[in-house]
Amino acid sequence: MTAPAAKRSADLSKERLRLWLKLLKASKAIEDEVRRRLRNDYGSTLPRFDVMSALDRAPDGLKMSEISKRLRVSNGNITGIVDKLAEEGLALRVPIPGDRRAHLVRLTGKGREVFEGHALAHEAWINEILSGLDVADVDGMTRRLDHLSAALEGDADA
Amino acid sequence: MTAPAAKRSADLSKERLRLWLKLLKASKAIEDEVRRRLRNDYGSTLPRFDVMSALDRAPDGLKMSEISKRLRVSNGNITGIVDKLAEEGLALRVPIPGDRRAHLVRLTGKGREVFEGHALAHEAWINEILSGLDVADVDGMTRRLDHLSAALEGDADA
DNA sequence: CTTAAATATTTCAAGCTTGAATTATATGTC
DNA sequence: GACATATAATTCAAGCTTGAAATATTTAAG
Repeated sequence: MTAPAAKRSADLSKERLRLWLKLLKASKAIEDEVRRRLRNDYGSTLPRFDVMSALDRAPDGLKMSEISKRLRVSNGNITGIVDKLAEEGLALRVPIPGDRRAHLVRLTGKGREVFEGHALAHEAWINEILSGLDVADVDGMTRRLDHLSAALEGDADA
Repeated sequence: MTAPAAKRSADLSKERLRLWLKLLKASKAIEDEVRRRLRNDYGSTLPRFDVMSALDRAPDGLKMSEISKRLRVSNGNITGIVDKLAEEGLALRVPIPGDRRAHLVRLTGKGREVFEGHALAHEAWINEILSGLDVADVDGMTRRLDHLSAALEGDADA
């Protein structure tokens, strides 16, 4: 009886594909909405918010390479975004004594202030966008996602 | 007893935020891996795959505006991607009798052939990437996502 | 010290993405 | 028919993103 087993395996493959498409759709819907609000309400963008968020959590500053590692984006990418933030007086590069290759990037006072506002709005937006989910929904979904992430990392290691 | 209720509400807000960050992280990890494989194995990109996928499902062709509506991206975006596909002989624009504003975009024979290969590989990749999830995991996660999507659409309508 | 290898960042070309402005065509109203 | 409005695409500028190549600096080996 190999046929039924083969059939189930093909079915599972299709179901995994459907799951991925649904995950992507939901994620993209939320992300698009956040991008839209950042642009409309603050004339900003998600990448800038992400960089400022990383910097806000590291008061002592981060090296460029640390930012790109945390956000999982390329180095060259971060260069451009930090350039813009620096131009606007939201972040600055400070030299590292003893290593002239690297700099530490920090939020300025103005940068922290601006980010504070964005972060509060961001949490409120997510709370509103996900308002259809109650405590049980959120907990259940979080557990599933933890399981998924564990499976993804397991794959990477294997 | 308003304090406890307020506390729970703030907690729920934080939990929704954490949920969103986890959802985004998992989604981005899978998406990045698919992008990487499309580039390495086929010298292609996700947007091109998405457009070809939409066209493959519509043998009679799609108008530019129909493609952008289905993929939820801007019109101008599709123009560039279809231009590239057309240059490479994978898609073509055919005039619509009676409406000289629009064209129908269709995959060529070569386009269908190429997409066939990409689609098979794509399903296999997802099956591999999600191999840590068994039938119960996939079903459970799918149900949660259906619920989430319903909540998102409910929000949009409300 | 000198060379080689590693590390940190920037620059660059190519492609994706958006929203706004533009062009072209179609449709409805008088 | 003439006009306003709606629809379909394209063009454009600005910004994001990547991977590869180039620069600069540090570290390790000899």
